[in-house]
Amino acid sequence: MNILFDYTADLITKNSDFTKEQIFPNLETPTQDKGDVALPCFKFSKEMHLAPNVIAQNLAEHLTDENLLKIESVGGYLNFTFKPEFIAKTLMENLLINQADIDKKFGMQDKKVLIEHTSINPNASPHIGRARNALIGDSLVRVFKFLGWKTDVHYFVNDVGKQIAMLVYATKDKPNVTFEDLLQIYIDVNEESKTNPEIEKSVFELLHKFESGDSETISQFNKVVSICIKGQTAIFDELDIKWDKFDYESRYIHEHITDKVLDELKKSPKLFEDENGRLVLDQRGEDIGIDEPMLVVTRQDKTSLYALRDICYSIDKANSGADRNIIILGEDQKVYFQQISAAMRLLGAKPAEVVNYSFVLLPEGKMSTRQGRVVLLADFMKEAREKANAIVTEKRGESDIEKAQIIGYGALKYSILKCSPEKNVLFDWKNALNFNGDSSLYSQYNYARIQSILGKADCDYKNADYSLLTTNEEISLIKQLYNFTNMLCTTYKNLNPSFIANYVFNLTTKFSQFYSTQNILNLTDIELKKARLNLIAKTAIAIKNSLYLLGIDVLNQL
RNA sequence: GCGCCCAUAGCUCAACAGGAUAGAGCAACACCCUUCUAAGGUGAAGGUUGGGGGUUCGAGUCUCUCUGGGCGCACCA
Repeated sequence: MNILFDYTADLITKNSDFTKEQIFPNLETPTQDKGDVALPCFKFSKEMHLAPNVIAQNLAEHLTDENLLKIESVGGYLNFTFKPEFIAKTLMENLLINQADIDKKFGMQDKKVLIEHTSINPNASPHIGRARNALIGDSLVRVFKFLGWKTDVHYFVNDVGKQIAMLVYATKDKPNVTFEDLLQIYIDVNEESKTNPEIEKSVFELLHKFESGDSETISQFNKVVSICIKGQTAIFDELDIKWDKFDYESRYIHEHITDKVLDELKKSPKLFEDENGRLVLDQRGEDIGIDEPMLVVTRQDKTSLYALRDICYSIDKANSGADRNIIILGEDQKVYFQQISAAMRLLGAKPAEVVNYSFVLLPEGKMSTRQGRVVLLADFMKEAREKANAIVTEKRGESDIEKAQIIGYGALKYSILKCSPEKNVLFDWKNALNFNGDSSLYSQYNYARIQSILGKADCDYKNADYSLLTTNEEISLIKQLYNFTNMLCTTYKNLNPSFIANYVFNLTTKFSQFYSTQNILNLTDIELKKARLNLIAKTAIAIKNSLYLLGIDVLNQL
């Protein structure tokens, strides 16, 4: 994968008794400026009965290569420094930064991935914690697409349940209710139901009628759910987050799929009826992080609970024919997901791969929709647009809504995606919309700088002599450019988009340092000018593609 | 109480599979625009990687334990 490692391993193998299998996995990139490739010799020490520094020293003395500038044995490490012209030429000629090239290289065009993400309760406007789910999911969709996979993005609509029934109850006398009204209505009816037990009773009546197929109730539910889904998807649509399919939970009841799966479960001795008449799956002995795992799948009257519907849905996804089946879930669902997975295995189905993410916390504590202590995604987006537009106005002298939107939403996505999913994110307005330094705007800005230079270029730089790129800044930039493929693979392997954000910031920093120390357009050396133009053109592609993977757009001009 | 995850500079985050002197950004300080976009760049400053033990030639990374935070622990979705 790493061409320099490959070259170094060959070099060592040719000049010593080591095999490539011994050398290659041990090679690493040295810290700071100790060289281009390093070989720690500690692991060979025991077997060879020699001190690591002796091994390194011996190797150093016997290695020669025309492309080698310097080889040093330092404290048990063997450090290789190659001639910069060799590094530049080798890496630039082997860059993989275009989707088309990557498609060809990895050959994953026949593969298909199913990704389920977001699947919020359709009861109100999403808050920024739920947005984390959508942003991670959408970024992973883009990563798979970029690698040539066919993607199938699903949203599980939980249209059966007490929250929806409560909204149906609370809006029955309000014919013109809008999506924006629903959050307050939901909070109010929750509050009211604490003191008025009649509400709870009516809500369960509604739910019962819905489940048993009463057509008027079904249409009432559909109306509320439809308002929610439309409202939610409109918000996500603005962030360019889309789904291929919305799967409705109620389908599993109304089409009696739950009954069929229940019949399958009944064949297992693990399913039993408890003293209250509910059907329960005994999951003791499964690797589930609680003492006595039991999964209750039906109510007393044998109608399905959510867990059973979820099992049905999960089986559908597992049987969809996708090569990989991925779901993004909040950390609160960890144990529950293990239970669903165990139930699936019992039925001979393969559980999804899960990406868990931790919650977004507010300075005053955790978010709670019911208590109204939330930062809504819609509000975050509005603030992002306005703050970005204020900056655009300040810099350019006039406001530009479209630009502000791209910049603002970029900052929003970047601030959430740059954190590793397993970590809690502390949200505060000051840090969340950062437009300086480690931010999306930093990369967008430098992208625009490059476009500006390329627009002024007066020569064809398609064919360039890369061996002319020998300054420290050029080599650093080239190395980071070459890392694009590695970053993509790491993200894919770990299902963690934060690697992309790290990468693009690093890449942009290298470019910025190059830009501020070296000239391009006013060079008299035409060949060097062409080489540098070619370098920055490729840098722009890598920045654009990295930002694309995060769901962030670029601008040719800021 | 039990289980899983997290703890790194004042704040927000990095550190590929255990490798060398733990890196950035923000904030604060000092510089750099008659040069391709200063929405930038440079410098200095900032750390006993939450505490303690263990494994290893080598630990922020693995392990044990304690502390603090997040999440969960059948009849919600």
